[in-house]
Amino acid sequence: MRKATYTVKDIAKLAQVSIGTVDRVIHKRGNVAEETLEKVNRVLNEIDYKPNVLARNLKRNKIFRLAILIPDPTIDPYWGPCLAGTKKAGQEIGLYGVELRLYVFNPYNTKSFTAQAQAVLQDNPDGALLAPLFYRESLQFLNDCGKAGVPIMTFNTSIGEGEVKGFIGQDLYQSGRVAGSLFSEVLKGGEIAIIHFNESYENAIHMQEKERGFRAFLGEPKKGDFNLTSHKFQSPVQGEPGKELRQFMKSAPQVSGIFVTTSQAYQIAKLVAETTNDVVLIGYDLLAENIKYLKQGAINFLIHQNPQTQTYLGITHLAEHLALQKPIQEKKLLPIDIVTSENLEFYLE
Amino acid sequence: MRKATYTVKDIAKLAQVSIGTVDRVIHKRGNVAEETLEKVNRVLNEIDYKPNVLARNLKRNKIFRLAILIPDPTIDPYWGPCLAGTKKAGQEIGLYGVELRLYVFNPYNTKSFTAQAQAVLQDNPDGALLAPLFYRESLQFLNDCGKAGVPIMTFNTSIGEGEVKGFIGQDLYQSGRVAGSLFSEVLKGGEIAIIHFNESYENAIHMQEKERGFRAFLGEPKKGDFNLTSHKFQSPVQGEPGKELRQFMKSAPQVSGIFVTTSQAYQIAKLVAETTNDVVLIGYDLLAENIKYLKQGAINFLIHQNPQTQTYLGITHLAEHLALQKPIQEKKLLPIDIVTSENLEFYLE
DNA sequence: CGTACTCTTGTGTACGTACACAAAAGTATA
DNA sequence: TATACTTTTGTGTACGTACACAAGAGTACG
Repeated sequence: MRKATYTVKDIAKLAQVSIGTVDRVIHKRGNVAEETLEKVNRVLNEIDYKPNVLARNLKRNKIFRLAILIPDPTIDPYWGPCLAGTKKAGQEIGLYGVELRLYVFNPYNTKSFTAQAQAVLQDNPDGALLAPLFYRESLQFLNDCGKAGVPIMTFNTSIGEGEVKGFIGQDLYQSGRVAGSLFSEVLKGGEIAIIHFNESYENAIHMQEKERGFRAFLGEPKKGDFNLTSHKFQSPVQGEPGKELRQFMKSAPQVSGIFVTTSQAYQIAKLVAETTNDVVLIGYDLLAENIKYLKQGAINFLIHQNPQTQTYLGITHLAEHLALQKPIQEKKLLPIDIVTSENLEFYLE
Repeated sequence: MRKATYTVKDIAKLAQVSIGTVDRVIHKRGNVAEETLEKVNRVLNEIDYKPNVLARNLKRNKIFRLAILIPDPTIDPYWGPCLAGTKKAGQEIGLYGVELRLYVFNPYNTKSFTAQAQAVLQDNPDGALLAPLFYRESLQFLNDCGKAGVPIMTFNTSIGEGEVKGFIGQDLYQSGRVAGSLFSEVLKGGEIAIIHFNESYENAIHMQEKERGFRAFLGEPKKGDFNLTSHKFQSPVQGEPGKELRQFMKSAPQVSGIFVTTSQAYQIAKLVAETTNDVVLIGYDLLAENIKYLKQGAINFLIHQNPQTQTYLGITHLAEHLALQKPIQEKKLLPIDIVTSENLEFYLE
């Protein structure tokens, strides 16, 4: 007669020992006679013992602190949704005694990152979630955390090495392919310009991977007769599109599609809207500016990288790892959501 | 000096009463002198008392049983992912002492539904999740549950009335608009056939709502010059597309787009693939058959209704309502995911 | 045979909540 | 003032786990 859930008490009774002994066996704390050990293990093998997480955590009664290290959303609005994700996760895991602390750094300033990373280590948290923008510095931080025994997860940007416990983000190569597939649906052929903004900025790998996927897809047979060109621009920190960009848009009337590999598609859209050009424009991320042009029709599709969910999942994963000692999933790839003006609202939330 | 979390013990000390009295106040169990009541309430208003859910549930130590009432996936494969969603949710909430029991009914047979609904009531669960295919019968069941005090949520199909506590699904009208927006991106104009399969089947409302959204979107100015026609077919239970359908596809070479409002787009795709027609085809749901044609290119886009997540969320919502007495969200609309061959893999799992 | 020691096992208590029950305080009646 | 009764308050215990500590069993040696 099997029960649904067994307790240490049940096991003790079955093995005819005390619950203290059972506990020692379960936690491998030694000091158990060979014979007794076997007796208990036999019972443990028979039944499927699952410790009651509620009781376990109640007993432990520890408050875990998680550090969230991300770029300042007031400097790069791409990171704005991370705050919402953090907040949502915070409410949820607060019940289980996990607290969050946010550390923001300037995404254009390496020093700012290292300073905040130092601050994190100083505060000695029980876990950390990191957006590893700067490769070298992030690697250093990961190793420091590893030494300090702080489990750490990364999101948004994958960093292949270091003491990372898990990654949450998107397959960038594949996301380039998705963009390609959209162009091949909408256009039969023609010139498509691939535009990178601020490639000197840390996330060059992002753009390269996307371009690689994009070109790979459209290079396949039967996807259309496309001519692909790549271009790099600096986005002005504020306001109007730069001169070079304006120049380019004027001098390239034959372009029938534009693929922007960053969240700055609105820069292009602004110019497109001015000239009533009917170029097909695909970009990334649900920034307010992008959304505006998506609704106007100047942007045809946006690909949603979902930083909010990335943050949310990263935090809850870490929290459950600490509180319920769930294993950390090594790699979690989020869907590459295709957004039009009509399904937009559901991704905003 | 404020603490992060207060316990009843803390409150008792602050109010200079025993924890038993605090408990009575918190749970409004009466038998507390006016004066004492005020003393405790004053403390409660000062601090933000959040009962420890772990301890609360540990004490309660009740196993909640949830009933899941869905159509038989072996009869309509659309419901297959619900099993995966159920399983995933089951693992998660099992830790909190919530058990699931599945009840499947024949989606083509009202009697089968009422029989299973009866079975659910017989088993007297602590909560229920329902796919309310049959309107009248579902309403009856909802009311029965209401009388029996069983909290119930619905998913997939919205049922505006009855004793429902919450709904999880998609905005069908809007999903029709999404399909419309995709056609307007890919085609400039021409004839688009809207095809309903098995409209006699219970989910006629689904199809009508989708068509309404679809027509509304494409009827707007500047969306293109489209000519929309509606058609109804029966899908054969097994195997080859029906004669009428074959007839239709032959006799309508001028059709440049087809919108299938159900999960049977593969029926059309099969015929399209035979004739190497280059009609634009958009349908619903990631059935194995649909996926096959999506990859081949015979289907251009699929709209993902995500029954797996619908089930998963419904169950976890109910479980958290029971175990952690979280309020049930009245209406949760999932994103209307646009799926191509390139982002497909991330929606599968 | 007693002492000192190790090895092994069992008991008690805490975590925070919820509730049963006992105890105390207050009120009414003889 | 004693008695019976109601109202109010406090204490004890359970949920299941984890760990400190006490107790018991066994061995070695003077």
